[in-house]
Amino acid sequence: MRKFEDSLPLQLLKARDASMNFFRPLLQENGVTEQQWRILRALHAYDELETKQLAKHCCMLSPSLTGIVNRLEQQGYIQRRKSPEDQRRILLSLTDKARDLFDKMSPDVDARYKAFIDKFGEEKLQQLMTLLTELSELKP
Amino acid sequence: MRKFEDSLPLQLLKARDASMNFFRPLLQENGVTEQQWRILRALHAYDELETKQLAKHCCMLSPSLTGIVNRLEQQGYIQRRKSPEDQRRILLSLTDKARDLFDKMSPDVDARYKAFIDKFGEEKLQQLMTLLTELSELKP
DNA sequence: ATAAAAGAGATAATATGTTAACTATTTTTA
DNA sequence: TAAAAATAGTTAACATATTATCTCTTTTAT
Repeated sequence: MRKFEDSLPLQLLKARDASMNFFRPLLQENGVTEQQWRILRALHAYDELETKQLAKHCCMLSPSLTGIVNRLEQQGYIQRRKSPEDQRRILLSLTDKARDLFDKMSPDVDARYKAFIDKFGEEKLQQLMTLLTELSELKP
Repeated sequence: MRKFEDSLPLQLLKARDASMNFFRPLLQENGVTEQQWRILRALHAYDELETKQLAKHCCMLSPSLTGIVNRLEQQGYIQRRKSPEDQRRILLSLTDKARDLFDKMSPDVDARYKAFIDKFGEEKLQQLMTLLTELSELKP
């Protein structure tokens, strides 16, 4: 069997952890978790989404999302309404409070992303993203 | 701000999920979780490790590891002893039962890894691993 | 030598991940 | 059209992640 350190899933985990080290402090300063921030970003990008669509974009499962969305709603960052066409579906969107938080954090996010690229290299990031996209579409 | 889908941490998450899809069924068949398997692999590679070292190798935090190790010990896969030199340290190692499980699963792991490489490409995997290693060593 | 600091591991509290089962709707099918 | 199947979302039960705090032991500093 492949050496422990040569495990691709492990290296992906480590790499993600290392990349998040650039942003974690900012998220903590603003009192949002990684997952909450992912959801806020997705809703900012798509305006309004059903629970299932949101889960897919954020790469998380419905049961996880239920709890996170509940907490975000309690904190006043998310609003929900029932779909008029299909009573099963729930449509989620950001509140003004969430948009304010987003606008406040955006410049800092950009700055940290720039700091990351300065250290890692623009071309290498492009190569990496290309490989990751290919890998993400791979099915067993 | 960067487009939602262009987020590197998100792409790393998706890629890890996609790569794990190749191995998840095997882990489930054998009744071990991803994290448990990571720990078993690390202990198999290093024979005996302190809690803190094990956590570092597995890229997880001590409190998570405490619970996982407890469950693995209850299932008879791990044994612990106190370090003779330093009474604070605990040394962890695999039981024979764990080695048996390991030997039983190894061929299947290899086969699935091969199936993965056949689809993704050997060179691309090498490129990806190199980039991930560099990224993992990056500090903010 | 002794009090303070540092270190290893565990515990507690809360958030999230994962699978199975459940409810409420909608769609299919017989 | 009525029953079966499928779908969206939630709930339950358990495993793991994260941060803070705690205990115990070792090391440092005075």
